[in-house]
Amino acid sequence: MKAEGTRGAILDAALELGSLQGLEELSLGSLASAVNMSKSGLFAHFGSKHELQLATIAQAWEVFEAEVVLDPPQSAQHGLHVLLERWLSFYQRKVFPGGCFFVISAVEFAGRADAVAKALASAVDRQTTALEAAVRKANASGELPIRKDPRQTAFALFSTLTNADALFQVREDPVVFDHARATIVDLLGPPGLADG
Amino acid sequence: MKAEGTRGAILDAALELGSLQGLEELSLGSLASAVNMSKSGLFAHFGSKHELQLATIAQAWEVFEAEVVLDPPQSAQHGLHVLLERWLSFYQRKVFPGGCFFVISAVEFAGRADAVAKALASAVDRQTTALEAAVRKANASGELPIRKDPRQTAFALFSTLTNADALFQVREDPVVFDHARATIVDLLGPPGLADG
DNA sequence: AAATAGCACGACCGATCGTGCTATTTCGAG
DNA sequence: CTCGAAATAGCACGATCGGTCGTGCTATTT
Repeated sequence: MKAEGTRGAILDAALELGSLQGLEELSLGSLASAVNMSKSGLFAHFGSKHELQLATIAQAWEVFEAEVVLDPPQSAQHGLHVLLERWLSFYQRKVFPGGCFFVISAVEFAGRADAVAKALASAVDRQTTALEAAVRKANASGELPIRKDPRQTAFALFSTLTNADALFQVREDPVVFDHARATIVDLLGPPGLADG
Repeated sequence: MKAEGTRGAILDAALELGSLQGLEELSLGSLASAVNMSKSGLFAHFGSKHELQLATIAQAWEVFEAEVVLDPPQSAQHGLHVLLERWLSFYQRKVFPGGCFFVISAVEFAGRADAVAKALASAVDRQTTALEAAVRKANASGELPIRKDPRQTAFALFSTLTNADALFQVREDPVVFDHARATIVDLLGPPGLADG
């Protein structure tokens, strides 16, 4: 899912550095030296830091979507559990080395009115909406032993996922993913009762 | 829980600005003008930004501890639920206007080795430990309808609490606290079964 | 071969950062 | 009323910030 070309290389590096330090702390200078370019040469690709941030968010979403959300063709039967497992794996593999780009940055930019804040809030919304849709589908497909309220359950699942990521960043101990998986079972019941 | 004296006033402002923008982005200049002081006059109180950050973290913990953790003398019977409710209220009242100081900053500083990162990680540990202890006590007191694994449950509760805070920051919609309360019931069962 | 267009470059701008060093002010004890 | 210590302000520093400028290389087009 690496992007090609100079601009793509810049965005890949921006993704890495931005997730580690936050979108605002990511400076043009440090990014330029990370891709072995001059600051001005890099800058010309975007025109403003604002635009660079927006492009980075868009790239981050593409990576996340491809790795987590986009349909794995198999297993409509366990769609929700597959989604959650891919999500946890995404965090555990540190695809964004500094952790979940969206929630951290969205909180960092919360309260501002600019386009960057809006883009981040929208990314968070897309994440929770994806969870909500998966819960709905799981309700319909019989994947869940009992029906669950989609909004409410999406909130609980999103909490579990993002907190696993955050604590993994802080503690560097993958045991948080075991806790997350146990919490998911607590919240949803064991998978596959409907078609065992 | 306001701290007194000039230094206390500085720390109160540091708490507010730091929670809004993050500990690193909090600059001496903006902080100085927020308390109507010169940058150097403020600086003399701490000697380095490092020390200011550490003092701010300590102050933040004192505020949090007094508002949430320290024993409310009543209701040993519902200790865990009271703790969770105070915790949510702490977030909803925006005592730290930019949201939970500790998790956000701890993730921001994750990976570094300095004392600030260590202090933040320790604050997060104290939070999860407080939850764990409350779960243990609830197990013993019969507050919970069924016994719960303390570590595992502390993780799930901490997820719920911090995610409510984060989404509240992003969405400005207090409905997230309803979701959080429902999730708590999901995780723990209804309160007060043991002594109803 | 000449003209053009896309990239990337180094130099530089004003602003702000954290941090020293030195005055000045403030204030309580004698 | 004075004196000395503590608190605060003034000022300057080197570094870095986002951003602009003119310039040179290297293709492609004409």
